[in-house]
Order: sequence, then C-alpha cells, then structure tokens
Amino acid sequence: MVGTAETTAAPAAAPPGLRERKKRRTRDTLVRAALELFTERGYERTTVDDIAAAADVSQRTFFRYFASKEEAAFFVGRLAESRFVEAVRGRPPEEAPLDALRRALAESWDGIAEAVERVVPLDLHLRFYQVIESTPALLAAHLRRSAELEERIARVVAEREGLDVDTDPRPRVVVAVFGAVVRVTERIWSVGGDASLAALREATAAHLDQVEPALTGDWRTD
Amino acid sequence: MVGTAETTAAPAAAPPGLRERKKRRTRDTLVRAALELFTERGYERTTVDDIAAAADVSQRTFFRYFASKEEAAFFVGRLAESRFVEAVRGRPPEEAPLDALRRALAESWDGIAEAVERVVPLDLHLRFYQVIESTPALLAAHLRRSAELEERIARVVAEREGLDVDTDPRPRVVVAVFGAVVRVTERIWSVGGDASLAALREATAAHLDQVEPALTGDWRTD
DNA sequence: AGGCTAGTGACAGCCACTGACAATTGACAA
DNA sequence: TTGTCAATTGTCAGTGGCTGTCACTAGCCT
Repeated sequence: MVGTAETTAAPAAAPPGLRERKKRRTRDTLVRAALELFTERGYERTTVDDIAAAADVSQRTFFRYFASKEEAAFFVGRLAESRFVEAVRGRPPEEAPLDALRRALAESWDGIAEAVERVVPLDLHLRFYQVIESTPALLAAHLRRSAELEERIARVVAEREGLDVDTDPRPRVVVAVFGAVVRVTERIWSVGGDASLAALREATAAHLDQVEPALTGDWRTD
Repeated sequence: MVGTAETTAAPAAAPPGLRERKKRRTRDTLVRAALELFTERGYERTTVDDIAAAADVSQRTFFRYFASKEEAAFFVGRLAESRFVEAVRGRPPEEAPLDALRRALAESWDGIAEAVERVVPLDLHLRFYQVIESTPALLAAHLRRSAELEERIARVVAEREGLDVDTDPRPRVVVAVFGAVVRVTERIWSVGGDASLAALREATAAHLDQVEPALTGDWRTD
C-alpha cells in the first residue's frame, strides 16, 4: 500500500467507495497528527506509537500507510513537488532553462498552497520547515528528497532542450544551481521571523536575482 | 569520546602514550573494517555487530568511538573536508570567490589523498562513494554533511569579503552553486566506470567550466 | 608499588521497522 | 438480504541501531 496513494491516480476517477474514503481519512489523520506532534514536541521526541495513538490506529497500521516515520513527515511536501514538476513541464519551450524554472516556481505557489490545505492547515506545513531545518535526521531526508526532485527536473529540462542528461551535464548543472538557491532561501527563511508563504515567495525571487551578480564576483564595487 | 579525535588536536603534539596509540589503532581498525564491509556487502546489510566483531571489540565500544554507524562511514570524508576548508582559508583575498573555491579544491586533491591513505587505502575510500550514491540513508547523510560544510565555507568566504552571512545572501549563494556542481560531478563520476582520483579531478574541472554557459542558457546556438 | 582514571565488556532497555497470523469489515454476486 | 472473497487491521514476536549503567581491567602518575 505504501506509496500507492493518488500520486498514481487513475485517469478517470471513479467515485471512491467507502473503503477508499476511509483509507484516505486514516492517512490524512495520520499525517496531520504527525505534523502536529512534530511541531509541538519535536521530531525525535515523537514516537511512531504516539502518532498512531493520536490517530487511533495501531503502530502496525501506521507502517502500512508510510514506509517510515520520515515518509509521513514529507507526505505533504510531496504534493508540492508534483505541482512544481508539472509547472515546469508546462512552460513554453522557448524560455531559457533557468527562466523556465523560475517562472514555474512563481506560478506554482498558489496551487501548492491549495493542495496542501486539502490535507493539513497551510500554516502547520510552513511551521514544519523550522522543524526540518533544526532536526538533522529530517534535514538529511529533506536534502535527499530534494536531490531526487532535481534529478526529475533535470530530465524534464533535458527533454525540453533535446539533450541527453547522461551525456551533457548542463541540465543537471542548471537545475542544481536553481535548487541550491532555493535551499539557501528555505534555510534563511526558516530561521527568520516571518513564516508566511508571502515571505518565502519574496525571498526566493530576491535570492534568484542574486545568482548572476554573486557568480561574477565583483562584490566590492557596489 | 565521540568527536574528540584529532580534529581538535593539540598544537604542540606531545608524543602520544600507549593509551592514545591504542585508541587510534582501534578507531582506525573500526573505520577500515566498516568501509570494507560496506563496500563488499552493502551498508544496510552490514550490522554494527559485524563491524565490531571484525575489529574485535564489543558493539558498545564501537559506539564509544562513533556516535552512529553513519559517523564511522564518514570518518574518512571528514579528513578531506578539513583539508579543503583550510585550502579555502589560504587563498589570496583578491581572488573572486568562485575562483578561490575552485583553486582551493584543485590544490587540495593531493593533500586529501595523503590524509586518507593514513587511515584506509585511497582506493577503498573512492569505491565507497559508489556505496554512498546507491544507499539512500547514506546519501541523505552525505548531503546533510555537505550542507554543513557549505555553511562553514560560506562563513569563510563572507569573512574574506568583509560581509555578514546573515545579511548578505551572496556568500551562501556562490558556495551553494559551487557545492551543487561538485555534487553533480560526484554523482556522475560515481556511476561512471573510472573510479580514480584523476577522473574525479578532471570531471570536476570540466563541470565547473559549464556553470557560466549553462546559466546564460543559449544552449541551442552551439 | 599502589591509587587513580580512562577504556571496555556485559546486560538491560528504548525505538524504528518487519514478518506472520488471525480477526474484521467493505465489496459484490447470488 | 445473505454469503463469500479480498482488503484492512490488530496482535505478537523478532531484528537492528543506539543508550544508560555497572563492574572490571589496564595504562598512567607519584
């Protein structure tokens, strides 16, 4: 069952039966309970038993929905990622790669917020980033997931440009640069006082503007 | 005891007593046993008990030397990181940041190889990168460690330029970009056939050359 | 030589995670 | 409606990473 959620949703969605609805409810309850406990008490100090108890299921059931404690933590993040990948796919092919990534992100925010809200309060999701940044185990998992996401996007970019990712390093390089900036932003934003989506959005745009000047390196001429 | 290795070595190294030498030997034996087992059998399929048995100590003793199985895996990598940081510190301040990083890395390779050899065969260390890339848990840990390293280096760069990392995002951005390229290189190199230091060195230089052209984005004009 | 202390092993226990089996409970046809 | 089948769940037992505790041994220092 793990991983077979609606990420692999059928094209023609038949009205889900009771069984399916119940499953979704359980899953969402688990995710929400997990995020609430994590943000209140911390990731490490929350046991899977705690989460299961809060959702009123057995520990074994928790692991039938999520392959690991970590996976539950990032379930919501996954929704956001899919949105972004789709946005990149939808960009007109004549845009330069870095531009396309940038605009895709800019136009994704609202859709992401909406998708997140369908499972947990947006605010909870945003506050959870602070937990990620301050928990080594979670940060590690987050970075690995980001790397995987970058790989997916690099393939999309390569396809747009008619290149082979395994021959030409440029797609991976641009995407890596883009991802690096986004992560620096997340980090700075998460320790800053304003945990709002608007603040994240603006900080991202601002930092992306810094890439060119930062690389040319005449920092002392301003 | 964990973490108090010679990273925090005394300035005037008094001739180490028997106790100290024995400790170092035990630690190195553990590291070597761990890397050998990891590369032969895989990380997950090697238990801490296996490593401890191979080094002829108890499991408890293993955990007195290393806070986690993961830490033993990255002990050698830590040596390499320190060398690099020092090399960055040693670069003349008039160099542009990205240049300084690049040259620091270029001049570090030999010293790193030497430092590694003092603990395990260089070849073993290099082959271990394949294990890292193909083991999710290790990759996650590796990425987190890289992020920490980048933070340290960002501070060095900021200092060189007389900037405050918490105010000006540029130091973190350059370093992140540099780190991203290095990681893309590691990844491609680790799946490629040639697991030699020379190959890694060349691939790194080549990929760093790609940053500028990849960002400007006129990919179809060549 | 003898006390001091760092290093070690043995043991017990917590927590993430997994396999196996039995009990429930939706789904669907008779 | 009812009976059957399959999906979902709970219980139980076990593995592996990791930690606290305690007694014991072995370098070190006077």
